[in-house]
Amino acid sequence: MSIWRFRDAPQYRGYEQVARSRITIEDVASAAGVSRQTVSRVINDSPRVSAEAKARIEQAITALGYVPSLAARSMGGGRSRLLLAVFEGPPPGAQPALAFGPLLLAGTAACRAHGYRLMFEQLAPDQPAAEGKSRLAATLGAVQPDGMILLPPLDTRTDLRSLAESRGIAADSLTGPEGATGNPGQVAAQQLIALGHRQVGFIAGAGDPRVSKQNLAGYRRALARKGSRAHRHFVAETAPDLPALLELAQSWLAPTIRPTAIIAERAQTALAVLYVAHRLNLDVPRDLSLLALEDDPALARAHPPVGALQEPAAALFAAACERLISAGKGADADNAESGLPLPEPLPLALELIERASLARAPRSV
Amino acid sequence: MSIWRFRDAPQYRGYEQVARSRITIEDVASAAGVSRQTVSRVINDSPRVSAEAKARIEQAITALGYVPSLAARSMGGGRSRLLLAVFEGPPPGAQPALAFGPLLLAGTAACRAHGYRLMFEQLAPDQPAAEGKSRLAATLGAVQPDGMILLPPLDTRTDLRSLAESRGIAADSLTGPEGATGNPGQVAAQQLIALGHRQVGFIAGAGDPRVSKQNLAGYRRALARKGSRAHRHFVAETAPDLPALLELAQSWLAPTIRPTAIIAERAQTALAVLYVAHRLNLDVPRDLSLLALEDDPALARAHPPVGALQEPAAALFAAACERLISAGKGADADNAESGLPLPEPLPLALELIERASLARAPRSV
DNA sequence: GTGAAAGCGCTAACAC
DNA sequence: GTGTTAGCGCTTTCAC
Repeated sequence: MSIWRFRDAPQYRGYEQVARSRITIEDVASAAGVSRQTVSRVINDSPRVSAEAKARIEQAITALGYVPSLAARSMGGGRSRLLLAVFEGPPPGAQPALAFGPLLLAGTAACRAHGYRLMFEQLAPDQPAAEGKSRLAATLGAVQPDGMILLPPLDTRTDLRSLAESRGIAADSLTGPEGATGNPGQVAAQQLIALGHRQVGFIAGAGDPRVSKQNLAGYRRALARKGSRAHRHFVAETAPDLPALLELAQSWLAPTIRPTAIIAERAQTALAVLYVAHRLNLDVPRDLSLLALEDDPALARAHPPVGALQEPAAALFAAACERLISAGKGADADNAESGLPLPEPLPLALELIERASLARAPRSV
Repeated sequence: MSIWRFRDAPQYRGYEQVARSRITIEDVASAAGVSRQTVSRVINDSPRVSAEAKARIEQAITALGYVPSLAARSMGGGRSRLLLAVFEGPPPGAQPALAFGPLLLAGTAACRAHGYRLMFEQLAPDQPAAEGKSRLAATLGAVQPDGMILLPPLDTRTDLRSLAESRGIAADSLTGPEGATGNPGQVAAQQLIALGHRQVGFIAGAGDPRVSKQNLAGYRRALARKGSRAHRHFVAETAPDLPALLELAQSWLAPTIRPTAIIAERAQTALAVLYVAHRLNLDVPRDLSLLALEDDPALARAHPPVGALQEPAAALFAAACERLISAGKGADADNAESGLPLPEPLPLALELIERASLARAPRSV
């Protein structure tokens, strides 16, 4: 068999100047005295292998340091074990809406744990939809991922989703097929209302003004529902710089009629408000509750520590990766892990990091 | 030829329920009336193709929407067109030392521009070296990247570097083969010294205390070299919280003998100092220069805008990617782009973002 | 439970 | 300049 000409070659390695490259499935097979197929079954967790054969093969695998090639596996109609995360690059100069660092860490880890790999595709922000679509099409063709994750704000692009699905590639997004995790501004206001607060302030300052706008709308919605109403003087719709912020806080907190709770989009804002409250001899949280819409180590170190609401984007992303991975495994015929712990549908939502800055309102309205 | 049994199949697509999947090089070849090889030459920018053939092929490619499969290309001894970035995951709960977001954006874009793809591999931070090494070995085996980039602090791990090179995988790091880009603390101090400052303050606060320590050492080195010496009262070795910071700035700036320039590791720190300076009727930059060791949009919006020193990690990363890509292309035999613009050796260093907060010292010492 | 054969889509080597 | 051949390392299908 002509194939043996090649498969035998590694044995002659000693005679060659450069070490012949890979350990292949064939090397493992001959070392264990079985066929490639049986080795393949073992590395794919098929149950249809005798215990003895499996043991011999696994031993050979570790002895030889065999690692299956991703490229080869993806060729023969098999899964590519690749996931593609698609995101919209930030407009030049602007802050990215998403913190990609944590996503990268969480996604990479989640994929690796299942033998998968993660790749990222960046779509230009101001590009026409058709262009982004064809670019994605090219990537899907080249990479052939098993699944695709549309990161916000791309998760609303049904054209991209159907593009993938027409090619048999599963598509998902952070929120999952169900819906959203909630509006941070609204959830924050609800939390404070639940604590009895009626005079709740809001200070904007998110990286993306559209996000600020949504948060503000959510905040207003929550207050409106409660019959209470956002006092116009307790809303700062745009991000003040530090001097303006300190002045603003002073003007809110010095009078007798003042907010009993303040929501700050940015952590630094919350800290500055905290500072002013201290200077005014207001006790946090007895006189004033503070809640930030982003977490930051500095919040935990403050006196008292300041609570925060956190979009668990990284966890949502990892969950999306695992959803796609287990979906791909399900497609497999005989798979020992078909009973893989299916991620329950979205236990994740906006996460309240409760810290000492949060307490019941001091008095009823 | 048995092969035609398969290659013809797509033409019968109409009779099938599910669209047969891929457009392959063979489809393009038959559409253009040439052999696979000629198509291959075109998609690999080989000059040895007649203009007419090339035109016909390119037309067929766009008409069919052909995209070469990465997996298939990497199999036949060819390049995988994959780059692997290896980084050390942050210790649980701690802030990552590197901002991975910008790296991801810049690296992905740089790779895509050359038809490459980027993958990330995360090594556990407190893992024994041997374990990280074998994990990396597994990934290199599975992914077969053309190049690997060791992100700091992994760039000092010679074992990882040689592991890759023993497998014929080029290794690189942000700093390039040459050396470091410079110590931010030192460079900042040098910049201010060059402006005539002798009383230069330093306020720590980096995410990683080891980084703070290095910056501080660099700062001290720069001052020592200049014969000047860091005044002990103008150094805050650990990150103060906002109240402490405001107090500190007040205590430094109110007396007659005060720093004429202050280096702040964090942008927020610089802004707080700026606020205090204003309150004390000190003019920035006439009476006080301010320099942050990280940039932030808020610095640009301040009055006056505050200068910053920026490690151009993203740009360095993109440059590293391009170095590896062009190295891989060089290995190719006949390549039209062999004269690819080789990135000149490290034009990149710590970048001073000059803003109005920087000026000459008000008086000589 | 195991193996043989065929094929995935591409490139390298070598002819012509 | 172009075509032919022989693989790359794996999975699939189908026998046994």
